[in-house]
This record gives sequence, C-alpha cells and structure tokens, in this order.
Amino acid sequence: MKPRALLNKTYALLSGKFGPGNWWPIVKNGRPLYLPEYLTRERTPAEIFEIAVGAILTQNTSWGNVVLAIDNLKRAKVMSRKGISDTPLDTLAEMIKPSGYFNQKAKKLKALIYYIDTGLKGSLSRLREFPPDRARESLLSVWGVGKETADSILLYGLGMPVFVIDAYTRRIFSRMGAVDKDADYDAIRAYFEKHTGRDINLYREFHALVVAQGKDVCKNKPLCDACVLNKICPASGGENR
DNA sequence: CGCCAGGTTGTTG
DNA sequence: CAACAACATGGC
Repeated sequence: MKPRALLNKTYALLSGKFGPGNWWPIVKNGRPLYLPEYLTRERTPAEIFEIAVGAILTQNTSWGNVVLAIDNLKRAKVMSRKGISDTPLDTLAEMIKPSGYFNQKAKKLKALIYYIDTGLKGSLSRLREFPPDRARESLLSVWGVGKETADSILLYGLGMPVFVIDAYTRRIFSRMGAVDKDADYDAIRAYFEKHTGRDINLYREFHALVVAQGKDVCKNKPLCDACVLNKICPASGGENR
C-alpha cells in the first residue's frame, strides 16, 4: 500500500474505533480533562507550561502516574514557572515521585525553568516568535528535552505542525510494513509529515489514536483479532485476509 | 509476581 | 556511531 493511502486508511479506521482524543489533557481536581475546545482555540500560557511539564514527566512513564504527580504540584500551588522555581530540588522531587525517575525529572524541570527564564524571557509563548524548526532546535538545547518531548510541546502547546513520534508509532507502523523497525525518529517523522496533509489537528488526533491503539491493541504481544487494522496489516496474517 | 508505561542522557566498544 | 546502562513508581 502506498504511504498516503495507508496513512489515510489507518487514520480513518482508528478514528472510527476510538473517536476524538482531544489531547493534550489538563489536570483538574486530580483528573485529566480532554476537551474538544483544545482543538479549536489557542492554549493559554499556563496550559502550555503544564503541557511542557507533563511532557517531561511522562517520559517512559504511564500517564496515570503523571496525573498523580501533576496533581501534587497543583495542590501545592507549584504548577507555574515561579512555583517550580521557588521549590527546592528535593521538595520538587518528592512531589513528582509518582511519575518515577523523580530525581532526574526534578532536575529536568529545573533545567526547563532556567531555559524559560534566561532564554525565553519568562514564557514558553515566546517560542511563537520562531519558525517551527527554530523553536524545535531551541527546545532541544534544554537538558532533559529530547525529540518527542520537544515535539509534544510544539504540537499540543504551541500548535505548530510537527508530527509526534513515540515508541507506539514505531511499533505499529513497522508491523504495518510502513517504516523500518529501527528507523530513526526524524525519518519516521518525515514519513508522516510528507504523506499526510499539513494539518495541526490531524497531527494531534493521529498521535492520540496511535497511543490508544498501542496501549489497547497493538501491544508488545499484539491482539490482532481485536484490531481494526488487521485487514491492511501484514503482521496480522497479511494484507487482505 | 513480572511486565511495562505517551524517553533522555551518559558511557562504552 | 550503535549498543547498553541508569533512571523508579504504580497498575494490571
């Protein structure tokens, strides 16, 4: 199957099964909120900040654990540039403990704050003053911010057209025969950006669908019988079945 | 109990 | 430059 047809079909099938994801969630009263308005309005500076914090905390970590950590920060009034800045490293680490790797991630959050203060004059919104590729390279200069984290901030926070790739994307689309199983991050990203329309909300929804599919169906041990892609996926017994 | 989460960095051959 | 180790909690 040609790339454009494969991606279009895959999106349609996953969308039909899972529906809208309305990413990136904001945590309120200990629960993540997924609102349709996130796809139709610009994110506030406070939301962009929370997305950046969440993107760091969720590195190799389940979202449920991240919600616990974010809730701790919010209840302590620490979910802000100043809040994290004013909180001692050890205290911060204690607050984000549920998200795992807490010592390392506390340092990453501090590095993010240092970057916002010294490089962005106090707000991630300043990244809007750069073209996407420049904003990306700026974020990547921060210790603890890698490609997926940077791209999540750009796509979901700032509304820039970068496709987010993660471990699920690689697993699903290598099983589909679309990408090489050890293709590098930017090669997979280029594949998606080249063969889909340059549409922010498509990028957002597509990535959310990939995560849902990866979690529920296309697991380490795939549940091909329950998979809506099984007719077009070689791994389920071949294309056409 | 074992496995695995919406990765990134540092070290080693 | 690729492979591998370190980082760590919580849910199923």
